Amino acid sequence: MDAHKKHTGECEAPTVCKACEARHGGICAALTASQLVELNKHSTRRKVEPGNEVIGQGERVGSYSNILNGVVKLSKMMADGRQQIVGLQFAPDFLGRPFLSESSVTAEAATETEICSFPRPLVDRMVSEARDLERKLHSQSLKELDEARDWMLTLGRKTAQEKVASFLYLIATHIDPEKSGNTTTFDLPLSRADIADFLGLTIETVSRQMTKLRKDGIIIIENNRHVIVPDARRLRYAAGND
Amino acid sequence: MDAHKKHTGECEAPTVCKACEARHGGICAALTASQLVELNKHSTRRKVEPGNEVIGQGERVGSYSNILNGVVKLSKMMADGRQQIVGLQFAPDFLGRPFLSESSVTAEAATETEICSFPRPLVDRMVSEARDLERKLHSQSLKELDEARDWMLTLGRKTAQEKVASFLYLIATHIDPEKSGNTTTFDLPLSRADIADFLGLTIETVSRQMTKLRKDGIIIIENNRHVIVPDARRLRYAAGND
DNA sequence: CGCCATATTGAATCTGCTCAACCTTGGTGG
DNA sequence: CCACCAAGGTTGAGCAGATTCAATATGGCG
Repeated sequence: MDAHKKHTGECEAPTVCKACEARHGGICAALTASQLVELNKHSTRRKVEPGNEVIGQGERVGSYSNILNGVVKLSKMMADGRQQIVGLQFAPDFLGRPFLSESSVTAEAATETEICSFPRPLVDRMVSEARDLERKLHSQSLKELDEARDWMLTLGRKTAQEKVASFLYLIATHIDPEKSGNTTTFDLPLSRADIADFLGLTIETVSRQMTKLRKDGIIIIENNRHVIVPDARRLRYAAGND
Repeated sequence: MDAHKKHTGECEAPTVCKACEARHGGICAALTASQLVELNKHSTRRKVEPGNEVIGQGERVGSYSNILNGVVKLSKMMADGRQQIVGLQFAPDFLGRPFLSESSVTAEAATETEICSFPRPLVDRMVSEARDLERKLHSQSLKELDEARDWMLTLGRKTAQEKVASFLYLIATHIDPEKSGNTTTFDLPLSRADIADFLGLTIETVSRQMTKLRKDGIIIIENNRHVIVPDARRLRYAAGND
C-alpha cells in the first residue's frame, strides 16, 4: 500500500516516520507524504525520563508533540499542593492544546517516554490547510472528553475499592497487555503515589485496596508493578462497570 | 453590519435566526446566510420542561441541537442507580457528539429550556463543507474538555465545603448574574439533588455546607434558589481557586 | 388553608484519612 | 560479599469528614 506512493515522484515519507507509531494511529496518519517531509524537517525526537515535565501548568507552549511510546500523565495542582491527575495519554496520542497558547495542565512522563515535537506555528498552519488533520485532532479531543467524563463518574461516585479496580481495568485495556486465554498480564505505568493522585485517594488507601483485590483473588501482584488478572470480567465487575 | 448582507441578492439570514442567541456566540455564527437558510428549513425549535430528556445515555441520536436558553445537565448513571452529572451546558452551547451516533451521556433540561434541533446528516454535511464550522465545534469540544478537567480536580481533591463553593462560583460566572458593585445575585438552576449529583455528595451534605457558607456570611440565600454573593473573591477563595 | 415535594437539621455510623511504624527492594561502598 | 541506606510500598490504630437514616421545617401551588 505504501509501495506505489514511493514512486509518485514528488516525495515520499521520511525514513524516520516509516517505523513510527504515530504515522499510523496518530495525527501523522492524516498527513500527505509531502506534508510529512516538511514537518519532519522541523521536528525533534527525544526521550523523557519518568517524572520529567513535557509541559508545565500555565506555561506558554511553543510546540506540540506526539507520544511515540510510554505513558504521559496530565495533572493539575492546587495552590496548597493537592494534586489531581486528569488524564493519561498513551502512544500515539497527540499532546497540546490548539487555539490556546497556554496550557491549563502539566504534562509529565509517567514512564520512560519518547516524544516527537513540532513547532506550533507550523502545525497550526497545516491544520488550517489540511481538513483531515483538523478532523483528526477534533476527533481525539472528543475521545479525551468522553474519557474525562467517564472518569468523573469514577471520582464522584465510586468507592475506593471500585476506584482502584477501575484504574487497573483502564490500564489493562489501554496498555496492550499480554493475553493468554482469560488471563491478562501487564506492568503498571504509575507509582502508588500517582495512582492515588489519579483516583483522588491517598497512597495508603490505594495500597489497602490493592491488597484486598489480591486477597479476593481478583488480581495477582508481583514486584509491586507487575499485575496478573486471571479473569478480566471479575475485575470489570469490581470496577462497577455494569 | 447585517445591513449590506440584506442586499447581496442571493439570500439573507432567516428571520427567526436574527434574534437568536446561537446566531452570535453559537455555532450558527460560523455559517453563511445561505447555509443558515438551508439549515433553517429543517430545524425545529422547541421548549423542554425541567427534568425532560433531550438525549438518553446509549441512545441513537438523530439530531444535534443548540441551546437557546436555559441550562442542560449532562449525566451518567451506573447500573445500581448512582448518578454523576458530568457537565452543564448553557446557551448558546451546541449539544451533540460528532463522529459517534450513540451518546455516552444523558442530556436533560435542568431548567425550562429552549433548543433548536437539526438533522444530523445535514449538519455533518455542512461541517465537511464549512471550515469555520468544524473549527467552531472543535473549539467548543476543547472548552468542554478544559471544564471537565477542572471539575475532576474538584471531584477528586476538594472538601465538601470547597465543592459547594466551587459550584456556586461556577454558576455565578456562567449564568450572567445581576451585578451591582461587588455584589452578585443569581438563581440556582439546579435542585439540591442535582447539585449533589454534580459534586459527588449527598443532598444532606450539600445542604449543610450551604448553611455553613451562609453562616460565614459568604452567601445569602432567599427562597432556596436565590443566592446573593456580597464578595465574589471570598467565594472564590472558599472554593479553593488559588 | 392545607398538601406535597423539597430542603434542613440531628444523631449514629462508616469509609477513607492521618500519623507512625515496619517491610522490601535495589543500589552502593566498605 | 554483604551490610547499609534510601525510596517506595504495606500495615495498623485512632480520628474526622461525609453518609445514612430519621425527624422536622419550608414554601410553592391548587
